[in-house]
Amino acid sequence: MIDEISMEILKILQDKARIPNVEVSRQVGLAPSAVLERIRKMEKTGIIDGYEVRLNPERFSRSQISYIHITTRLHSSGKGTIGDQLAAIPEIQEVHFIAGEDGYLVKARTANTEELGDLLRNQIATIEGVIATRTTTVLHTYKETSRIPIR
Amino acid sequence: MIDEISMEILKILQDKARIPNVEVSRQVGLAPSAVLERIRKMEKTGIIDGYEVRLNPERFSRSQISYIHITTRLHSSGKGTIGDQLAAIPEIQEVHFIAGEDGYLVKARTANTEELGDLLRNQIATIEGVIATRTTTVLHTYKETSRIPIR
DNA sequence: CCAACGAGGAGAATAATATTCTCTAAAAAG
DNA sequence: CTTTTTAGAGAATATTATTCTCCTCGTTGG
Repeated sequence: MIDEISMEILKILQDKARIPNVEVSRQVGLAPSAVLERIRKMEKTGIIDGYEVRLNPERFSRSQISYIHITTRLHSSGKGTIGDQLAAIPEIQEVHFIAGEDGYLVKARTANTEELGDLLRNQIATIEGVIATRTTTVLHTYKETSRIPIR
Repeated sequence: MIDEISMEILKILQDKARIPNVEVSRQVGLAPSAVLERIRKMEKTGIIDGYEVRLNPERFSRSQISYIHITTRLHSSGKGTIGDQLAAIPEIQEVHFIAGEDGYLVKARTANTEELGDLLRNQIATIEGVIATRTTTVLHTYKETSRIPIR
């Protein structure tokens, strides 16, 4: 369903999403109109979900990455699921329901461990059904990408 | 250093990085040339790191997210650091050196648990200095974004 | 207090790109 | 075999990007 040329196009967009269409067409050897049509189609069918800017976290006081395991009561009451409540917190970038621990794994970005503490105390611990948390703080990041490997 | 207008611009780009410049300029109320200059400057100073396309993982057989804790020997020999070797594996999107466990936390994307097993056995366990791994598989994802919260 | 300087922005001119549309070829369907 | 559908080329047109000049305003140094 996605042929070699579309793969080429996507690879180019993974690197430089703001590249002009005409430049993409040059690189893949199709007419601009053809490339445009392919991209439109991939946007429409959901292969392409959107385009985003990649910002430098340090410039926005978001250098501290932490992973938080959250243990929950099995039958939580409260409004909405715990997952949704966690997802609503801006500092939290990822919320996963995980196997084997009755709980969630969450990725947070804060300025420092100070703010991390605030987050844990004021935003997470206060959610109905949360029993305990275990936090893993990141000391150094070797790689951090959302790029999906495509052949 | 980053004023309110630049924030506006960045917020717009976080949503739709391929939006035309002239449209941004309309939304923030500056001339296109002024917006262009601001964006160029932010690219140059590293505030903006790049632009990327967001693809649908399911369309590329990358639905299985897993987090892998990797315990390592303290003084590893081998070529390069373990972190760099992990980072070189395409299925691995994140490699973090973490506090308190002499090891790494790694995020992997595979088609299924089958492939996850392959990854663990053939690519991770074979790295010199790796003592043990503990894998957390994700059952459901509520939120997954790389967007940095900006005020 | 005033002049020189510099940063940023407006606006117009020009260059480049995006988009649309028509035509055609080739593949798929019947 | 036709018919239909799909995808691409290429040209015309619309829109956008980029450059450049001029201007304003805030800052600095005298």
